[in-house]
Amino acid sequence: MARFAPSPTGYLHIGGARTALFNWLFARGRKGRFLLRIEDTDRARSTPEATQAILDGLRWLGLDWDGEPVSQYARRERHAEVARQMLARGTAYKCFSTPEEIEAFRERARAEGRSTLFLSPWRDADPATHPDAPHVIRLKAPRSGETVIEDEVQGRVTFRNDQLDDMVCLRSDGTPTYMLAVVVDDHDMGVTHVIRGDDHLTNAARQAQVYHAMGWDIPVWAHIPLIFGEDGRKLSKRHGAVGLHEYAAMGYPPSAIRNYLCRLGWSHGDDEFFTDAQAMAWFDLKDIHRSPARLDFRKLESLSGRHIAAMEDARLLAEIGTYLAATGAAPLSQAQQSALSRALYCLKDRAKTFPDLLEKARFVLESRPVEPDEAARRALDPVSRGILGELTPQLQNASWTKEGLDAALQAFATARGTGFGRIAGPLRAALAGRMVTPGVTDMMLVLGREETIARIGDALG
RNA sequence: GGCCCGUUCGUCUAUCGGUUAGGACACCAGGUUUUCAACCUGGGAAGAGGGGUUCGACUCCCCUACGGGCUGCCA
Repeated sequence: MARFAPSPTGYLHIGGARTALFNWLFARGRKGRFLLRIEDTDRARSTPEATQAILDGLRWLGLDWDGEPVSQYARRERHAEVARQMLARGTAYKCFSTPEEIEAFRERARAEGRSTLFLSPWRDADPATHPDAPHVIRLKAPRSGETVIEDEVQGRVTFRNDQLDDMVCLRSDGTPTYMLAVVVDDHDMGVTHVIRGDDHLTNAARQAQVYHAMGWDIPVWAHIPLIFGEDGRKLSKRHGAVGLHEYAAMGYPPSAIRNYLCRLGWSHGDDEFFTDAQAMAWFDLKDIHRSPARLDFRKLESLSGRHIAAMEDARLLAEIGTYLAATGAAPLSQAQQSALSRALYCLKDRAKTFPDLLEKARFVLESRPVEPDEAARRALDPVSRGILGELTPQLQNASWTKEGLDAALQAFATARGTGFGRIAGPLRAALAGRMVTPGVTDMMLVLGREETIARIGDALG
């Protein structure tokens, strides 16, 4: 039983997406359950829009979860109940120190170069001396010895208990902190494997103390390194694309993102290009690396091209539709869709992304008269138009098959004593209005004899 | 400051004490060619630095440097 537990304070981050992916692969590969929990205990920063964005992002990535997403905030009564139980068990205590007092303590500690860990004077106070005042509930953490984390990725990590303070479990307003809530929820939800970012590694030690305080079993932990930007710095807004939605808008297929993200910080020998089924079969926590990986768009692009080439036509068409919607572009008409699907065979293995594919598909998406771009205009100089003029009658009689057209074009080139390229260029310009397109005979095949000759006619003006 | 984690080609990585340190992406040169993509051939490219341990270290230990995390009544 694995889970993904994002806090809804923004869009789904590419690093968060990989964490979700690892959990999903791990759970699905072992016939386990994959749960979703929204960590919305910070009311000031959590928004429903962000929750929606995260759900949308996971759906787009193709990561399905079991059951309804759990709201952590909705479980606040349960968290408070556990805090009271800890109080009753003597593993937690009420602390009446005010934020001002604590801040003053830290100020002094910093000035004197001492540890800023706050040691509450209320830890061992007699309840009879408790004032009737606002208070928090703190964990009564062990002061000596050490807390050991057995981590599937990081190995055995040891923390000295005197480096860990008595963290707040229940705030003075009665709401739980993340540290308490995450433990209670993981326990109640039956989460057996916690796979999350290594920014939580130190927290794991504190959380282990809560598990101990309640006498609960500790889950298997796997703290995975963060993803860095191309410059090796930690990912931030200035790196450009950090939100998953931006990758959707750039026209990468979700399968390629899954494949790419999976290979970031995890490997299975020399395998680079693989399916979800293979990833699920191969994925194991022990193969996750301990060092952070950088994003490399070149590699993503290469993988993207291979996934597009390998995709079934129907699926490709559907995903192009999703891509168009993500960018706010107009959807393809019924006619454009069927024309595009006829052309996919000569398009899918030469495109790296959806916009790349769409650009090369212009010849079949545009209707007459096609508007040539600058390069195409240059290719339609008078001499070239003359060639096209001579070619037209040959096309009237050519057999309209791949072989027939190749033969006809070849024969025409030979008869004129020119190279094939001298003919292909102008043809490309006339048929597509672009100079980067699929092969000319493929375009002619897709367009048909009538349309082909009509477009050449348009170009001859 | 304290504690914790990390460091193999430009990038992602293989290696799990004995290898000419392998692969992929990217790059360079050549080939194929009808533009793009693809493809073929070849090439350059790495163990952060310093100490140990060992017959032998990329691999184990220590130190340093650099990067990152935690150190909140944020998550």
